[in-house]
Order: sequence, then structure tokens, then C-alpha cells
Amino acid sequence: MSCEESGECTRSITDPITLVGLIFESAQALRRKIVPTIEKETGVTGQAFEVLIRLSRSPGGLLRMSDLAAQTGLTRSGLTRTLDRLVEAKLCLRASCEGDRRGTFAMLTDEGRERITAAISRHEADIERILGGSLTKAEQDQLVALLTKVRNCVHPEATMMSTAPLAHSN
Amino acid sequence: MSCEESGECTRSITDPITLVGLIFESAQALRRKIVPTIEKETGVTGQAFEVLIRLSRSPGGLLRMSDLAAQTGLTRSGLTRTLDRLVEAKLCLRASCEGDRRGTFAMLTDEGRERITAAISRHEADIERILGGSLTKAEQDQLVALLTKVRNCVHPEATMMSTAPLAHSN
DNA sequence: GTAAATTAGTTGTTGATACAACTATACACC
DNA sequence: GGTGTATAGTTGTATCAACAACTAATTTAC
Repeated sequence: MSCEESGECTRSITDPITLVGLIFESAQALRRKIVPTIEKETGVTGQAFEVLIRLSRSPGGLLRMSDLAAQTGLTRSGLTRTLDRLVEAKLCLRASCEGDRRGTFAMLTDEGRERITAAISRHEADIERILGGSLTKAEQDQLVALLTKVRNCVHPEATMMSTAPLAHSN
Repeated sequence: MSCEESGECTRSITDPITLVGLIFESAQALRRKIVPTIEKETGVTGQAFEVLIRLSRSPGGLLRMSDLAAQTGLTRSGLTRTLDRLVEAKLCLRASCEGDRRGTFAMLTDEGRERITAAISRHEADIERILGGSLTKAEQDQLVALLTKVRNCVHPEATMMSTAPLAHSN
């Protein structure tokens, strides 16, 4: 039995594979617990839900395809297909982009915004229920702080909203 | 710009979605950075690599299909296919299970063990290089401790090696 | 102002995973 | 000891995402 369980060797783990393995495992297991619920509620994929969240947090509820892809971690082609499904479901629409006719905006519809708002509340409750028992608030905050460092290191694009070429957003 | 970047509101984040989102993002971005290297080196999928790691950590280098599935987070059908590929690549083989003719063991071949051992070293160096700059050793340990709690909560099966019906392993 | 290079997004194709249905073995109970 | 239920693993099917090739529009360089 490794020292992870005993909890008494937090000082000399020095095994980076354990760390990465834990991140992968936690993500995968959480995904399995949370995503099916989301999919039932919203009728869209977990990845699509991520897209909706990003859009809902963006001013105007729209974002360039490339920026959205960078933020969600989807490839551009993956995003094209995901958005196809969201448009099909009437939760998003494509808007062409004045001034750069290569560009396309992905944009929340009113229905999309309603759906995502409702889903987010239930989603939050779900997570609380799942994680609340095993992590105190303080630990959650600590974890957020540490993971933010990791995320900023491995995926800085996720926070680049400010520098996104969306200055002309309207 | 959210408070995650400023680093000054670690006390009242209270947003569980942020936490889960960070876990997902970190995992996905890490996967993108690390897995392609592994795949080039070993010739197998990231998931398959995970299977090999689990086997290499198991006494005798073998494990029942169901236990392996539980540990890796694959479905049993997913594991069947993954193991097909590993057998095809001569890194694993199937061994039948005395005493329970329903059961099958997945087992590392010698070549599989060599391949995984070599890959693990390079894998570790990779991770060090990627994460070393952004997290101190102490922070890494802290993160491991916190994520272990999360993992044990959402995926306790991953640590059930002791209770696995492998007492008769030989 | 026109050709070359870059950027934005979509489409063809392939590989991988999940879910559900299926077969075979083991166990429980009468 | 025979029937019913549970368990182990595989196979059929559909979906989703990645990679690469492609089209269209913009920028750069001359």
C-alpha cells in the first residue's frame, strides 16, 4: 500500500508520475460522475457544455472560433463539429464577423443561455454533493490555487481572454 | 480577469465549478503535452500506457481484466479492446485463470516490461521539466495530498488492489 | 497592384471509447 | 442436482475527437 493512503509521507513523495496520474484519475472519475447528468439535463455533450460555459462567461455571449477552441482545449476541427451540434440543437448560432470575413463567431442563443444557466446551478449542487464531503472549503481553495498554477503552466491560453482579438466585440 | 490570477482571494472562491473546471483543464492540457511523447516512444495509446503502468506495479505483472478496468477507469469493453492492441503489439498476453474459468488475466510480456520501464523514466523527466518550473516540491506534495482525497472520493476502486480477488495470484 | 505567405474555418478519414446485447462460467437455493 | 441469478469477458453499433488536407480571406513584400 503506497504512502498516499497512509497520509504520513507528504514530504518526500517526489514521484511526478503519481501527481500526473492523480490529476488524470481525478479528472476522469469526476467526468464519469458529473458529465452523464449534464448530458441528460442539457442534451449536449460534456465538451459542448464546456463550450456553452465559455460563451456564457464571455461578454455578449460570443467568441471567435479560434479563441473558443484555445480556451476549451478542443482542436479547431473538433470545435467546428461541436458547434454544428449546438447549432443543430438551437443553443448556439454562427455569426459572421465584420471586418474579417474569414472569421466566424460562435454565439449563444437565448435558449442556449437559459439552458446553460439552469444547468450550471444544478451542476454546482452536484459538485458540492460529491466533493463537499471529502474536502473542506479551505482545502478546496488551496486546491484551486495549486491547480491554477498547473493550468497556467500547461495551458496558458485558457486565460487569454483579455488578449483575444475580440476588442471589436459587439 | 478573475481572482485566480491575482492570487489574492484564496479564501472565498466557493465556486465548485472553478475547481472541477481546473481539474478538467489541467488534465486535458497535461494529456496533450505528455501523451504524444509517450505514444511516439511506446507505440501505444495513453490509455494503453496507463494499463501497462498498472500491470507493472502489480505483483507478477498480471491482473484480472475487471480489476484492471476498475483501476484504469476504462469500461470492461474498452479494456478488452485496449488489451487486444497490447497483445497485438506483443507487450501483453492473456492468461487464463485457474479456478475461475470465466476469468482472464492481462499479463505483461518481458518486452512489455522493458518498454514500460524505459518509458517511465523518460516520462518522469518530461513531467519534471513541464511542472518543475511552476510548482515547488512542497507544492507538488501538497497537491498530491489534496488530489488523493479527491480521487479516493470519486474513484475509490483505483486503490483497491489489496481487496482484489487476486489472492491466488501466481 | 499582384504574388507569396499566413490565418480562419471546414471537411474527409481514421481510431478509440462507451453502451448495450450476448455467451459462458460460477454460485445460491430449494 | 437442477434452476435462477450474478459475474467475467467479448462483440455489435454508434458517437466523438484528432490529424491532415482543403478552401477562402487577409496580410506582407516587392
